Amino acid sequence: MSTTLNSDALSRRLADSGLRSTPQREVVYNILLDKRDHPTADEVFARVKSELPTISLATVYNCLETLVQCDLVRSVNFERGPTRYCPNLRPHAHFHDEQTGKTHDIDLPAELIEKVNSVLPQGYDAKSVEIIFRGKATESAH
Amino acid sequence: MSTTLNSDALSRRLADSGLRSTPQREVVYNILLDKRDHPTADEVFARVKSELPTISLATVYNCLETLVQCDLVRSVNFERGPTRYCPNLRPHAHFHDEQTGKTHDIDLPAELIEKVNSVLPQGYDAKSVEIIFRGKATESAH
DNA sequence: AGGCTATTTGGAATAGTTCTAATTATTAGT
DNA sequence: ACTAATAATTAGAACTATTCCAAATAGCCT
Repeated sequence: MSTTLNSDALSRRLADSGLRSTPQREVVYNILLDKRDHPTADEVFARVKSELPTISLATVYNCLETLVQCDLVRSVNFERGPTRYCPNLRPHAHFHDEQTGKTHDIDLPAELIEKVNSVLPQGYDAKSVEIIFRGKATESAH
Repeated sequence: MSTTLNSDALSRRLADSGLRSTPQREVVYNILLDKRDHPTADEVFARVKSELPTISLATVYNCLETLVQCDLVRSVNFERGPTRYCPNLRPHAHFHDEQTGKTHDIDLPAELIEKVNSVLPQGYDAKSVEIIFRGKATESAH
C-alpha cells in the first residue's frame, strides 16, 4: 500500500472541503486503510498511538468525523454499541457475524441497489441506502 | 384499537417465554402500538408516566428489552443516537427523513428480501436483514 | 397465610461521545 | 522572515444513553 498515494488523495479531498492535511488525519486515515476490520474510535485511538503517542482521543474523534464529512470513510452503527469506521467507498452491505462480532463487507451490484430503491413509494427520495445482515459466517467466508 | 386483544396477545407471548404479564409491560406495549413513531426509551418513559406515574426509567428499559426478546417489538438504531422501538412486525425497511428526523416504515415484498439475500456469497448465513434509507420525504408521503 | 421467584425501583456506575477553553500549528499578507 | 488570522489539537470536564445493583414489592403455588 502506498502511503504517499493515500496521502495525496487525502490532502486533495481535504483541500476540496477547505480543510488542512495534518499528520493526525493522515495517520488515522492510513490506520483505517491498513486493517479494514471496522474498528471503533477507541480501537483506532489505540492503533494510532503507536505512531503518534501524544494524540488524544478527542482528536481521533475529530479526524474520523472529518474523514466521514469528506466522504473518505463511512461510519456504521450496529445495535447499541460504539460507531465503527470503514474506508470502503464502494457500494456495499455489512454482514455482522453474531458469533465472532466481526463485520464483513458484501459488495452490492448496482442492479440490486436500484431494485431496493424501487420499493420506495412516491414521495420518498432516498439519498443513500444501508443494508445490514446479521447471522453467522462459516470459516470459508474469510 | 382493542387493548384487550393486545393484552391477550402480549400475555400469550410472554407466557411462551416463561415471563409474566405485568401492568408495566402492558402499558409500555400499548404505548408503542398507540403511536408508531419509533420513540426512544426516554420518549416511551414520558408517555407511560401519564398512566403509571411511578414507573421508573429502568423498568421502561426492562420492558422494552423484554418485548424485543419476545419478538413483539423491534429495536432500531440509526447513527449515534438512542435506540428506537417499533411494534411493526411485518418485514419492512426504515426511511429516515433527514429534514424532519422522522422515521417511516416501508413495506418490503418477500420477493425483494430474497433478492437481497441472494447477494450473499457462499458461507454467509443471514438470520435477518435490515434496510435503512436516508433522504427526504415530501409532504404527500405521510 | 407462607415461601419462592419474578419484577420493579431508584440510584450509582459505565460507555461512548461531545464540548470547552487553552495551546499549538499552519497559512497569508506584508 | 514576521505577524496576524485562522485552523487544528489537546486534556479534561460534561453529557447522554444505557446497564447494573441491591433492596423493596408483587404474583403465584402449595
